Amino acid sequence: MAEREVDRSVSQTVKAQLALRDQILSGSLRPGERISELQAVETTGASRTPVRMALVRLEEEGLLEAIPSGGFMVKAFSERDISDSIELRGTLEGLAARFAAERGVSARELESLKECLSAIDELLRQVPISVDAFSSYVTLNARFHALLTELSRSQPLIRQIDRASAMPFASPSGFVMAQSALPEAQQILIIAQEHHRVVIDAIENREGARAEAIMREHARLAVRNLRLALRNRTHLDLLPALALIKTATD
Amino acid sequence: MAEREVDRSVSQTVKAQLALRDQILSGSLRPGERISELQAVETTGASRTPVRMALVRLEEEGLLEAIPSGGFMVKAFSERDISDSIELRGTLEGLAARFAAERGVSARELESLKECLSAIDELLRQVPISVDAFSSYVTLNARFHALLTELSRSQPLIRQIDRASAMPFASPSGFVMAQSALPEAQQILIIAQEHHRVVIDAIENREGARAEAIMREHARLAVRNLRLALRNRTHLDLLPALALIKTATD
DNA sequence: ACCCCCGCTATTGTATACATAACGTATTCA
DNA sequence: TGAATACGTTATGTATACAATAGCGGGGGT
Repeated sequence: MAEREVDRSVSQTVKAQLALRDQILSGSLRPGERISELQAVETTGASRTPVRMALVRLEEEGLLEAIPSGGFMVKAFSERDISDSIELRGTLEGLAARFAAERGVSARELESLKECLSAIDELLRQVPISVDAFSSYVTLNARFHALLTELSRSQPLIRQIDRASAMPFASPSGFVMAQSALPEAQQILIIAQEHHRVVIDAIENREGARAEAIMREHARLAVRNLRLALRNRTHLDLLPALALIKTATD
Repeated sequence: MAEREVDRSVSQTVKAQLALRDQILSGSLRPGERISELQAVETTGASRTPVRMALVRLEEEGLLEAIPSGGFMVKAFSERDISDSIELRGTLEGLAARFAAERGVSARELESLKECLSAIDELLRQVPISVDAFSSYVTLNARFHALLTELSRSQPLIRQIDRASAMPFASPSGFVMAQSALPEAQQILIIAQEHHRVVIDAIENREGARAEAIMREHARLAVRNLRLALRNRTHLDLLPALALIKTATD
């Protein structure tokens, strides 16, 4: 069986992890469904050992759940799970912003943040915002949040924020997509950008409490938008990850 | 080789994970040290596959770090890493307390909390507190925090708090040990108990912001005590996990 | 006809064999 | 004498073989 081409540049474990995560988030694997290792071996091209390592990682990541009798299943999330995850991330990012403000940031770092801000400003000048401008927005927004997180200079906090962002829709970029279909999209983006502006100001002036408060508010906005977006489900069929939200319960 | 006794009641993976975590926390494995899989196989009695799964889990847990060239090493923590982790947990528990207050708790649940409170009150009545009373305190305190976390009724939040508690010294019980040697131990315990009392009151009266604030203060107290305890390092030789704190850097 | 029990199959948990890459050492050349 | 290269050893990453269990289906008994 020489057909199995092995790409040595990236480990089989990582490859399997990416492939499986993609399958979960894209809805190929439905929530509650048991994941067959053998099937995963076929779809990912890796052998059982790396597949199992990937499964363990995805479980720790929160996308899978261990079945008592053995194996893993795709986790299902309630709407509240998602909104809690967003608020959770907001709380953590709030702490990050406070740390950044209290511990101070270099002029260089502040500049990166402001560049990011300006770039988004540039995008928002277009009314209405175009589709690929929106895709740029998603990238820039993610970059802004990542930068802010880094500025906390707290390794444990950065780790936790990364973990919180692994939750579907709880990542800075993951969910913004869903908002694009909303009629209020333009206003939402403008308000979010104002939050970004204020948090920079707060950090610059070393106002820790203010920086924290505004990041929390930022997350509350996202939670509100999630609710809005879920009411407009018709617009959202383009988002397969929505299938992860169990509609029957909660 | 029939000498290898296999206990089927608990998986080899879990056994290896527990054994390795114990080795790390007890200082048998020093920070920065590369973990040899073969050595781990010998000390844990499991074979390489479950050992590797355990290593992956411990990495996700934050106790290990992947080495780019392969394998894992024991992670070293700065004093700031630890204090950040405590504050991080405090922030998360603050959110949990707020959720509990906002979402409401049943009379039965409130009663459990109060029972826990009373039991600790009972212990604190002794002056000075005895050694095994202190050990009971550690248990009860952990129970209190676990209960409070549960009351948030937020699965994602509970998960994150668990993860944050995996950090050495950041667990409710893990670090209290270190405080016992401090001369101020008695006062600290009394103040901490007052925090517990207030958070219950806040939850009962559905004062979310107050419940959150007091849990954060609770963590700040712990951070202050960590500093105190680390200055009194002589008292702390009984705590091997201290070896995880890198003294050279930061 | 329905229920229970036994056996089979499929899937997971575990062990180990194999390949590859990294690190250390020794030898040689400048 | 020092440095660089080549070789060997050892470790990890991967694949697969083996074992045991859980779930399922069929057959038999009541």
